Amino acid sequence: VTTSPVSGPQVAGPQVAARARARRGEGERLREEIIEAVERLLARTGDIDLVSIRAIADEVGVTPPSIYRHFADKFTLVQEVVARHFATLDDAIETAGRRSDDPVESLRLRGRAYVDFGLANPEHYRVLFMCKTADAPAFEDLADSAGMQAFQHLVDAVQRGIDAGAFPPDLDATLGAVTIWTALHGITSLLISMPTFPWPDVDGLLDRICATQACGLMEPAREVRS
Amino acid sequence: VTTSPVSGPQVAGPQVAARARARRGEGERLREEIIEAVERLLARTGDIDLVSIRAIADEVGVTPPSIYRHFADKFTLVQEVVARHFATLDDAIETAGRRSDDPVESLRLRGRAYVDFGLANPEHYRVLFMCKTADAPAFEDLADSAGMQAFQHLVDAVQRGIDAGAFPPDLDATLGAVTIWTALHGITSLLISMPTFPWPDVDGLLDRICATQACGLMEPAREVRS
DNA sequence: TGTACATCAGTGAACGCGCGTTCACTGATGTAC
DNA sequence: TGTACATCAGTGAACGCGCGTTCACTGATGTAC
Repeated sequence: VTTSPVSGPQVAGPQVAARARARRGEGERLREEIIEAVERLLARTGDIDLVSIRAIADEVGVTPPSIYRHFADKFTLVQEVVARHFATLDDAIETAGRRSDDPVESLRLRGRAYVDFGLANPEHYRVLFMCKTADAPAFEDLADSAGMQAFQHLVDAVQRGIDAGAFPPDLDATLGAVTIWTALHGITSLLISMPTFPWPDVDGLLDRICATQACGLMEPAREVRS
Repeated sequence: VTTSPVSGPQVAGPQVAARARARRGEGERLREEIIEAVERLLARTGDIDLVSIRAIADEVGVTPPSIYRHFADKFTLVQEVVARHFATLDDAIETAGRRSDDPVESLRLRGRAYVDFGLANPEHYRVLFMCKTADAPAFEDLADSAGMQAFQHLVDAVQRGIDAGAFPPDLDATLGAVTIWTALHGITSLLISMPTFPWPDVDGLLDRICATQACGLMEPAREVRS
């Protein structure tokens, strides 16, 4: 066993392998690493409150001030992470929806994908849909934000059902999409925030919810009761 | 204008009128005042994070350590507030539900009362249904907690519909109740956490959600698709 | 090929803040004699 | 009726902590001459 000729300090910091410093012109690399670190921290701790600037810096293997080189403040950083999550969720849903040509079945597949995303990434889901606007301003800024794009895809899917004759022609696609979204969000968010509730079998419950929604969409528009 | 003969310090603290100290044996009065202060703070600030021990003490007109005379820690205090909120919500729903003898209409009234409670007390609703278990352990402890009692009332209401022949006899009342609850929670919580989303008219949306749920409940049980 | 220098990635130390909680205390209130 | 004293409600000051953020800096990297 030979001893290393150059012996640096052997005391391990919070990150065992010190991060190699980026070379000139590659400073943007850290920006990417920071975002990835936030995602990892969220997934590992399952708690947005534990994702502090200091924790992020530790995870990357860097000191806190470095983060301000790439993001104006914590808010801006979270905002970017949120936008990426929306894109990921949208991708998952669209991919699932394309697995069937039948518009009703396609909607069901989308619903499953939505719920599955939430249950697989509960804290990500929390940040997207359950946080205060101050924490994560999902739909705040632009009408064509990542979140609105994902929602528009759902409206389109409902509209395809109407066009194909699966749903009544006088159904408002937006209203139908909102109804579906709220139903899916209801089960997803409650499963996340109330894990100790004696839930029935989740698959059976999801089937019932999908059936209920399909039933509601197919019904002709009713007189509104006063 | 006469000057007060006894001139105490005229510097106003955070609470203008200093709270009168409880007399011997009436120490429990502060306990009640603390809980009321938490409710007021929640309603006023709309943010559980601003409800700190210090803020509560200020609101009551007392110093922080006084609170520990009546509650072991902050967790215990929040727990008691949560239990009361559940009781209030349960009351509101039951009162509304009794306004009709028709089991379906009674369920609709219950649904409206649930949503109305959430929209009228968004931060209270947040604490009950949208917080992390660590923050507010709603169903944690007892099977017959305040939250479970309220849920059982919903199951009973669905069961009355089955008994009256309004819903299929093979409908599982618990499954039906969970489906309704998740649907109502979906719209309530999204309206709370995403206020900037371009929501359609809330009354119309609620009517559609209620109609969808009624439709789903009335459907005979289906074969479960694989 | 060698050297002075501007650039740029990242650091170390500190700021002020609000948090939950603890501790030894004060002083009014009621009671026993 | 008067006084010493135990009780009890509430206080003042402080603890250690983690937070977001700022500031002046260091030292490696590439470039110009």
